[in-house]
Amino acid sequence: MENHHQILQQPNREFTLLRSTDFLRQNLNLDPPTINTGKHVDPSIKEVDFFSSSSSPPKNSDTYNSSQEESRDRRTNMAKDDRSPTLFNDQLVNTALNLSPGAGVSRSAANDENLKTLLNTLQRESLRLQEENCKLRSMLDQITKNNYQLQLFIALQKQKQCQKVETNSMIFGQHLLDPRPCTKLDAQVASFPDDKSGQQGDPVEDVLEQTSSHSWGSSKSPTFEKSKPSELPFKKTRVSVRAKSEAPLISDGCQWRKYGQKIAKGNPCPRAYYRCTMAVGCPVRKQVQRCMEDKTVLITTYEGNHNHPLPPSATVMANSTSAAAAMLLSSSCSISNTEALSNTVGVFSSMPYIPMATLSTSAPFPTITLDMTTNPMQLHRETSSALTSLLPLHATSIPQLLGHPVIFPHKMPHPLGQQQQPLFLTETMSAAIASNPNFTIALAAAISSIIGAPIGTDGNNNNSSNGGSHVLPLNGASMLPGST
DNA sequence: CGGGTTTGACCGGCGC
DNA sequence: GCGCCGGTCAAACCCG
Repeated sequence: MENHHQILQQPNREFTLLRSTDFLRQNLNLDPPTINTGKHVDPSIKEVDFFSSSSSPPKNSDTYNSSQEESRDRRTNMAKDDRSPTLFNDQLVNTALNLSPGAGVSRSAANDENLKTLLNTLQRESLRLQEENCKLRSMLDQITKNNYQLQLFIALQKQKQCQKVETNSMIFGQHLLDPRPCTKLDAQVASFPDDKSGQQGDPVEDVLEQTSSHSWGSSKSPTFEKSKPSELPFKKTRVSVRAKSEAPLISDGCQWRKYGQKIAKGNPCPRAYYRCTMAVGCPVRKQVQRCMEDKTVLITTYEGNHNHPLPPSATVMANSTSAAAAMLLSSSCSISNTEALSNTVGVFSSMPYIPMATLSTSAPFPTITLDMTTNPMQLHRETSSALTSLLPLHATSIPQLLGHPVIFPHKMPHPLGQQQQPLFLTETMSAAIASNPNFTIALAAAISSIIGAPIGTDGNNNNSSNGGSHVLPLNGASMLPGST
């Protein structure tokens, strides 16, 4: 990005081009990772140099003029937003009127008149630049949206490829997945290029909606089989939360009715089965069981998505589990594929507030597990700052969210048997998630970065305690190219 | 009395 | 085919 630091010199004028990141932040008031649209922006968008693209401002398609516009725009906003008189005064000093105090020229009345005229001109210019600034903001919004859509498109293409592979497997009598939702996804992929201009909703959220309008679908539960065939899930996925809690349940904002209890093999602690009762026919269920090794750890496994409006306190948790499930689906289709794995790691690398995430594609259902029970490692300073802006947690809870490795097993048998590694979430974390919608936004954005986060394969991917698991530092915001 | 919980029975999948 | 196991059902029970 050396070219972003180039200095253009002209007679009486000096232009210093900021790095595009600085430019965006200063002119658009971007407090990363959010922008004025309220949606999370992938860190990879930092280097948006749309001035050199074909989508430059319509008035100035010329690169040089664009640079001028950028420089003037920056100066104006620097003076306005940062209230830093330096640049603006410099400009005044270096105008063509030769008002430099070093010239030793006394200010005559004529010069005062010229100065007033100049100020008026500058004021008008400032207004014009403000308008242009607004246009640029709109452009950035559009670019951000396009970036989302592009990433979604790539993700869906990968999903499509996965489905093709699985279809081939089906031909050879191997594992078969329900192809119906794939058709729906394909349809969206096909319609995507034509849909980009008029699309109103967030594409990531659209995907989450698709991946979440389903679940549990037990053949024995006709009540929960009322969804149309086109809305059936392409995979059953589960999202688990493992939290240290003495309470029998973690509060997630939903109303649950217990419908059964079992003593699962290998764990003397009973497993309770709950069903969402906030709406008739809501397919969401959860299992709650204490960990055998540590009975203070409560394992809550969610499956399905709500078919009814949720209170704010429950929306985040529900959307988060849905997003995690969608992320699992988009990344686990070929979990043994190195590229897919890298992409998956990239997702979690952009989610510094999830201490440990475990993907398990083993039977019966693919499960994504978040481990929040382990002790925190030292906080990455910038990550901590970003997290603080996202999650207004209690100070004591923040360290629990950071600095943990990510483990991605290809096949990770549970030490107790066929059970899968549970998801982990501290009670504090679950409460924080339930109380802060930014988590959902950030998670959705992280999903959108599945493709956009090229990860260098860590050479030390083997976790001794997890066999073929892939372990990467989750504090991985610092691992992502372009992030600091 | 209504809603939630408990608990034994039942069902289907899966491995042997 | 049989048994094991996870998941669900539903009657009985409990509680406010």
